[in-house]
Amino acid sequence: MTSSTIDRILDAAEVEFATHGFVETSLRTITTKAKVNLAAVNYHFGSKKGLIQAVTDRFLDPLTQNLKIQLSDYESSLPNGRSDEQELQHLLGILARSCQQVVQQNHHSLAILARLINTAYSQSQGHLRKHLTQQYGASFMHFMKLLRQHMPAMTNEQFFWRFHYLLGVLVFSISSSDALLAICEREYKTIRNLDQMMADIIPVMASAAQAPIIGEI
Amino acid sequence: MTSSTIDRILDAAEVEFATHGFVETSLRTITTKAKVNLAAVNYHFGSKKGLIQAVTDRFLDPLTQNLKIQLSDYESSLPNGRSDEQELQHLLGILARSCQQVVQQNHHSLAILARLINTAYSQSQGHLRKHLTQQYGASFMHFMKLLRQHMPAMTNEQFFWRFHYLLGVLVFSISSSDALLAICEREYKTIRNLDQMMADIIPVMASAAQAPIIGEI
DNA sequence: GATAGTTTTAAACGAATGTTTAAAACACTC
DNA sequence: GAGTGTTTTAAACATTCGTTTAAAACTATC
Repeated sequence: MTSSTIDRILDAAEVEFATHGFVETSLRTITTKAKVNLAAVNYHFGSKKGLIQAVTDRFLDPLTQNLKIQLSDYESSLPNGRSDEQELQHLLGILARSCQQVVQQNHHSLAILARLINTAYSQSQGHLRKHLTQQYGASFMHFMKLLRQHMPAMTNEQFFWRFHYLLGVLVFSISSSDALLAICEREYKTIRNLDQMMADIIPVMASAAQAPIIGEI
Repeated sequence: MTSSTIDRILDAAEVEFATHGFVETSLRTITTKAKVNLAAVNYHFGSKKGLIQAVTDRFLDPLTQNLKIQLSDYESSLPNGRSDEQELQHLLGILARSCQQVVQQNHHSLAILARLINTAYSQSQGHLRKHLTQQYGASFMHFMKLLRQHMPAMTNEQFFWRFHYLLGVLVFSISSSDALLAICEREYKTIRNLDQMMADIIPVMASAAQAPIIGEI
């Protein structure tokens, strides 16, 4: 089976990228862990950049697909008896559940996605960010639009900033999840997992979303 | 003046590290921008790792010193007439102001610090994180203790998680500030700066801190 | 102004990286 | 089963990196 090579590369790359970052993982460690030849990456993906893109696309494609369905279900169930606060948390929960479902179904690492977004935004030039927004921006517009409705008092610019503050909670927590879970286990003797973290984060994000606008912006 | 070489290296390294990350910036680009010889880095700082440490120490040393003074002033002014909400925002504002003052006085880049913390937590092994906590953990304990008092209903573990969610807002926003400010200017034709961002973030962090604890943790 | 210690310089080193090459192995069709 | 296109393999390639070296330049002391 020819796709076995491709899949083994993607699986190994995903793990290595998530734990050591994109720049710090070499193609040699990936191909060694995948038990394929070094040249296989360039043969199948063209370049290392192509591999990174393939790894993230393999995650984002089913995620956007899943999110689309869940958001449609959500909208068709409106109006419901939920309060504004409950509805906001439910909406944020949909994003979280979408991620979790895709992770579980395809055995992906959520940390790699968080890390990707992290590095995408940290780069000032932002080639990666542009690729993400161009490729998947439209798919997330629906979610953004629904979230926007829960912050009607804001201007578009205020919503832009607030959204990225919320994104910061998610991205930092998840991309640091390995370290945080390890610290938690060592310090508090309690073994947590990513699902519990997500459930814990959602009300925090909801509160942050509803924070009053009293800054200078 | 011999320190001119050291300072020029630190200045150039700070800018390059902040904009391109630690791994992606080479000593050659740093020494070229600093207009010093390539070997100067290893001569004065021992290694690249030593340079990274020196860059961050140059920021964190005055920051912890500044923070110590401001927190003492804050405590000696207690009790005051402020509400819980106001006091929490004031406390968070102290941290923000400390950062801003150190940045302005020493012409540092706050992005480098945020990026440092970001990479420190993203690495699963976490050598950098251990260095930061060992070197400066005690200095920030005072702040943590005061912040802890505003979340009395939480267990220590709950506070641990909540604190890192708050940290996520700061670290992601600041380390992405270059990209976000550029997008803001392009999309909304408004030129913002880091000070405005900080003022905008504080009430968001305060709300996130006060969010109810209804997760599974 | 000679001397000792410090800093700077140009060059090279060894290791690691992504990529390319060309032959070998394989898979499939007729 | 020969022939054709695809995949895998081992080796080499060209760069780039952090680091080291040894001589040169500089600074300060007596």
